[in-house]
Formats: sequence, C-alpha cells, structure tokens
Amino acid sequence: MIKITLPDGAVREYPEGTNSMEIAKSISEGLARKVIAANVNGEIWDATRPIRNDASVNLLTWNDAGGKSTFWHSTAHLMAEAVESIFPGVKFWVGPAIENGFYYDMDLGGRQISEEDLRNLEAKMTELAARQNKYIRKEVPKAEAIHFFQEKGDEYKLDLLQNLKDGEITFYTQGGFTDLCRGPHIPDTGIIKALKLTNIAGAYWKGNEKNKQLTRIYGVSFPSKKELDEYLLMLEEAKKRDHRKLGKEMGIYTMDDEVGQGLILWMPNGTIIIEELEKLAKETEQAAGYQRVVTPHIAKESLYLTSGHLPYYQESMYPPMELDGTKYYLKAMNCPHHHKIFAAEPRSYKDLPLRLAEYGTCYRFEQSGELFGLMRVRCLHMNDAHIYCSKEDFAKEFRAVNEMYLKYFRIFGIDKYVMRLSLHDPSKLGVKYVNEPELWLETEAMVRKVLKDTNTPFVEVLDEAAFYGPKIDVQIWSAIGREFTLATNQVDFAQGRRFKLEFTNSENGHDTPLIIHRAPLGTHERFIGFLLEHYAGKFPLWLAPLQVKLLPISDKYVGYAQSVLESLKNADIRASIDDRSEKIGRKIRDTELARVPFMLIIGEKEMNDHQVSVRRQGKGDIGVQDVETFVRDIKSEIKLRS
RNA sequence: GCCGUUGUAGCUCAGUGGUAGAGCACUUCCUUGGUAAGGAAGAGGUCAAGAGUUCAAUUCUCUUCAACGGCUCCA
Repeated sequence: MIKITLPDGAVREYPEGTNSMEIAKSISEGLARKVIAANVNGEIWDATRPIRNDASVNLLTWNDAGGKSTFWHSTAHLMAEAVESIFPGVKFWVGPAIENGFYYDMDLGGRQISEEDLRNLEAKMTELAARQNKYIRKEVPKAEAIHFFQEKGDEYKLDLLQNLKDGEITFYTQGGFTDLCRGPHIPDTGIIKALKLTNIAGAYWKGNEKNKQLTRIYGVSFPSKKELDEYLLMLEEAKKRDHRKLGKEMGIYTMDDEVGQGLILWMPNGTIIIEELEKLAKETEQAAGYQRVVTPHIAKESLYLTSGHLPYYQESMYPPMELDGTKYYLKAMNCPHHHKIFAAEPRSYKDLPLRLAEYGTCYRFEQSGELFGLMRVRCLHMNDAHIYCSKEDFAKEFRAVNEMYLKYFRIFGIDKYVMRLSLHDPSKLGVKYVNEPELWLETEAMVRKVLKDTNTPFVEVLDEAAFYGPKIDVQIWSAIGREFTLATNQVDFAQGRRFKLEFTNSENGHDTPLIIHRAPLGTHERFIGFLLEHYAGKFPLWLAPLQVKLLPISDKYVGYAQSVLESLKNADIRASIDDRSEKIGRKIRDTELARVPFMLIIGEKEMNDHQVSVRRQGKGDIGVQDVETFVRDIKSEIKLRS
C-alpha cells in the first residue's frame, strides 16, 4: 500500500500501482468522470499512469489550467490522427496546447490545405473522438524510437529525438496514431465533445525565418457543445470591441491605399482624443519639470551613424532620400534630435536633470505582415522625452518616471499590467548590444534597485534590452485580451558618449550624462487603439469626441436648444444638436449607440423653466437640471478626468 | 518579408459566364412627438486594380494592391 496525500491534507491508502482515476473513483464517480489528469508531486501526469510510491495528488479537471492544457494537447494528437488519415505521409513537428486551444505544426509535403479541408478534418476528429480511444503511454528505448521515425521518414521527430536521452522517451498512442510525446494526456478521446479548427497558418520550423515553413493548424476543443458555443460567442463579442471596428464606426481614424500601408489618417473625432491626451501629457510633464521641444521629421544619415541606430535598425527605417549627395532619413526615433538640443548649449550640473519632451512623429518601416490597425503602424506619434541626468540623480529620476506611469494608469483605470525589466544578453555584446559589459551590469543593477526600492512588481527577461541600455517595458492587455507593449522606460549609457554630451560638474570637471528615454503613453496610435478596446468606445467624458447631444422633442424647441448649445460651447464643452424631425425615442437610441456621454432632452417644460432633462449614456434618465448647474457639474467632471 | 484566407453600395452581407440585389445608414417629403427604431419616396456600385481565356467576365485563370488570421520581426 502507498500513502496518497490529497490537496485538503487528507491521507489515504491505495494499493501500489493505483492511478489518479482510481483515486477519483474512490472519492466519487462524478469526480472520476471529470478527471482529465492529475498533478502528482508537482508534475502533471496521465490520470491512468500508475503511481508506485507515496505521493501528493491533486486531481485536475477542465476547470484547472493544467486540465485544460492537457485536454487541448490531447486534441492536438487527435487532430494529427485525423490529418494522417486524410493526408497520408504527413510529417509532424510539435503540437502544444496554447492559451486558447492548441496547434500542430506539420509538413504536408507541399500540399495546400483549405478551409474545406478543415471542415473535413473536424468531421474526422469528431468521428475518431467518439470511438473513445485510450491514450496509451509507452516508455521507449531511444534506438527503438529512432527506428520508428526512420521507418516513417519523419525527419522532424528525429530532430526532436536528438535532444532526448535514452530512458526518458515516451510514445503515446490513441487509435491508429502514435506520437513522440512526453505527455500527459487525457484518459480517452471520448471526453472531447466539441471542437473547432480555427485557422491555418504558416510557421517557420523552430521559429526561424531561414528555416522551412511548416503548416500550422490551430484549433480549440471543449468537453461540451455548450462551452464551445460560449467560446464562439465570446469571440463575437470581442470582435465588436475591436479598435479597428470601433475606430471606423466612431470616425476616429481611417486609412487609404493611396496614402500607404500603416499610415493613419486621424479624423476629427480621433484628433480630439489626441489633443486631450496631449493636454494631459503637457500638464503632467510641465508639473514634473519637463520642457517642450519641437524637432524635424528628417535628419541626415550622419546623425544616425553618430547615434549608432543605423547599423542596428536600418531595416526598420524608410529608405533614405538623397539630395546633393547627402542621404536623409525619416526619423524612426526622436532621441538623436533631442541629444543635439542638449549639445547646443554648454550645460552645467546646475542645469540637470534636463528633461526634453516632445510628441514626436516617427516613421518606421514595419514589415507589411506586421501592420495591425492602430497597434502597429508606420507613422507614429510618441509621447517621448529624454532626461539627461548625472549618475547620482538617476535613481530619483527613474523613480519619478515610474510614478508618472502609475499616475496615468490610475487615470485610465489600467490595472492589468506587467513591468518587464529587459536585460542584455552578454553573448550578443557588440552584435545586438553596445559592447560595454560593465556599464550594462551597472545600469541593470541601478534599474533593478529602483524597482525593488519602490516595490514595483516586475519580471526580468533576457535579450530584450535596447542596444544602448536596459529598459522597462510595460505590457498591458486590452479588454479583449490583446497583449502589447504600451510604454517603455529606458536607460541609455551609450548615446551620451557617442554624441559627446557633457556637462560641467561641481568640481569643474566634465561628465557625460546618463539618459533616460521614456514614453509612458506610448504612441497615440497604440494608446488610442488600446483605449478604444479598453472602454469599448465609451470614452470617459473628458476624452469623448462629442460630450453632449441636445435632443429637442420637436422642431419647436430647436431655438431654445441652440441657446443651450451656446452656453455649452462657451464653457468649452463639445456638444451638438440632433435637429432631425424624428421622435425623441429614435434620437435617444441613436445617441446611445453613438456612445455620447450626455443627452439633454429639451421640450416644452425645459424651455419654460430654462432647464434641461439629463440622460447619461448607459444610465438613462437622471432628472432635470438648470442649464447653469449642468454646465458647472459637467465642467468639473471634465476637469477631474474621472 | 513568409504561409493561408478574403476583397460586391458608407456599414453588414446575398448573388450571377449575358454589365447587380437586401437590411441599416444617407437625401427629400409627410409626420411635431416626452426617454432605445414613425411613414413614404429617392439617390447611391468601372462588383479592389491590371492582364488573359471567351461572342460575352463582377463571375473562370494569372499578376498586382490591400485587408484579415498566423509566423518572423518590433528602437
């Protein structure tokens, strides 16, 4: 007998060689039906794998992350089985579970696969699943495994085998399909009740674009039809919140083939949001001791040779234009221009920290396949600033920048974010990173210390730094689950020297300033894309392109509505009148759907009493107010940016 | 850049080898109303662009462009 410890601390005895499924059955049949896998001593195991020694066991069901991923991984095997039966001779690479489902990479030998094939595969998978084939685990000696895949002619699996040691190789078989796999898997295919193959994509072998491109099929599966339907419904809902859809619907931005890919045309409504964001940034930066500058969109090649950007980033810059033998580049970053402003005057330690801010327009020649709505574009407006400071001031300045981030996050209600400390990879010094090993370690330690001192939660990642120094990237998630880097806060110990930037220190010597690059609001493009999804288009009052819509009950009250409109406009409130000869119900509906924060209904009573009947978007009728009271209240709400 | 899919009215989408339709939106008229859709009429499309096959192409083929889903990349 062996002792099994359950999550609640209970210890039960079972015969040696029992398995998690047996354990579940001993607790209840209902539980046994739901068990997908089990966490045995911290490792996820098949529910049917024999347990030989005392162990702590946590049974996993669909509701556990480990259960879900096992379920999806097993569905990937089921898909492979279906693929193999329909396309004999296919070779497989890997088929993991991912955040929402699974995929399998395969070499179809040059064969193309269509949407129709996916439907056929789904049907085949459903058929195979219904057979309730067991997933059978088998430990295989390396020589035998190699022989198996040599017979099959699958060089991808042979490649995988190279890195595996004899004695740790396992095969899993379900129905007629055997795969090299460390597992774990669900007990049998019967519990896969609903599935959908979602899309086909090319994926480079081992993620390297120099390698052959394999065919990747994505899918998702569920233990019931109901859950699949819910998932599909969720996707529909997410679509409605997509910034590309909302941006068009709300007249925020447009794009045009003739202007060019990835080049955003900001429409009047989008421009209002841009101006409000800039107002916020300017106020905040002014209070924090920044000074504003304005710099050109282009510069000579030599500027980027000095900065060191050219060799690292030329491919991401628009090709140069040549005038009288001199090459000019559209700027992809603002820092070199700002450095030249620093260099334009002699600087004393008394001038530092010098903080230069600009909503700079940058152009980046992103690969065409990378462009994505507002999130990834070729012309962007960055909430940029560079702080030139001494080493002594660094911690204080870096900390102040972090606090600015947090201030913005509060304003926009961003509570899901991760600060990612991006470090250099020492093996790439001189290639991807400036070859200053000691400065790297020193600045990385400085940044880490600030994060620790301020109790800022962060993760560290290797090989993600800028070429000139470590950085903090802020990862955020939009309301529909899109993750991206919003903002970045970087330390730069390299460009100061490259530009020979200097200040006179208190001992009358010369020092090179450290530079902090920071962009808390990222770019207008990405940030507004984020905000659209974050708010589902229902912007808070201060950002809403149209803040108030006046809805006269009939034509008779348009005159009075116009006088109210005057009062609102005099108070700098963005308002307009719906003077269509429509019924009030219709006007309310249209205004609600247009996501206007306030509606003022104006009829006989309001006109006589110099009042307005106020309706708040999403909340409905909130009563009658004097015009002056309404203006005062709304003004204060706008000012608070709440 | 690579793999795959898609491209018909402002939007969402039907449809056909014989030069096109619906709903919503839009315009005009009627209606003048009290908190989420009043009625009627009208206008609107080189069917992404170019080439080929054909008596005839929006439809079939090819190329280009763009968008979308991924991969790779992302200062």
